[in-house]
Amino acid sequence: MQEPCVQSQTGRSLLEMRQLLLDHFGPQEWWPGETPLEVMVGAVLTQNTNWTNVEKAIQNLKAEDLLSLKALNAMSTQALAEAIRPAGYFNVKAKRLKNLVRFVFERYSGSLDELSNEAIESLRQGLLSVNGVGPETADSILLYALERPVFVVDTYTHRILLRHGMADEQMAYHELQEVFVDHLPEDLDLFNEFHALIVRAGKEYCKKRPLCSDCPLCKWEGGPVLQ
DNA sequence: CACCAGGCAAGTA
DNA sequence: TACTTGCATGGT
Repeated sequence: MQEPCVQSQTGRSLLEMRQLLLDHFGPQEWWPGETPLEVMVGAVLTQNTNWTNVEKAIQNLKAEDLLSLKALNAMSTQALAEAIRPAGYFNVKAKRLKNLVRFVFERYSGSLDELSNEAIESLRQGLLSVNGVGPETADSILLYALERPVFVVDTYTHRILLRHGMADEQMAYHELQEVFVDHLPEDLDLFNEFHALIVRAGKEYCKKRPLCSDCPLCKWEGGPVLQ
């Protein structure tokens, strides 16, 4: 059995790490041509769920013309659950989506444009107050739907930092986030692309079971270290 | 067959 | 506070 992709730690930066991933995978162009609402819905549906399953659920919503704030707000939770069934946890996620849509109506008159005018910190607090929206979902919405420079942390992020000696097992979400925020320029496109590259690398190489034969980070002599 | 996937909230001690 | 469990489909 192969060792986990832990490498030595000599003098590389997060920016170099991102460049390496970019050279290897190319631009990821995550969530490019979709509407903000579609991104928000996707952010909830993808909680602990493979993206291909999420796409099926979103296609169902589109096919029935249900992918609008108005339609989502009007329909029953049960009907919504049925439509998003392929995404898994459909009863829970139907409630979460209804909570999120209700939040947009109650605070912003059902207008994402109005919501977009909100300052980033109060917006994040508001999103987190919605039952079913945790830190990753909130930050995914801020970054990918609302184009705010917020770094998104997920299980892959934690795992990759762990394997490269840049984090420990019990670090909380905001601590992992600080690792990036404290060592990178605050840049929307950088945060967008870097997170997408981390997920790509995680999916292909940095799984729960060690499997690192071709991992670009693990072939990276020295491994990353914060500077 | 087992295991995993771009989390989160609620329950338990 | 610090674990544990439920939620569920679909792909490998």
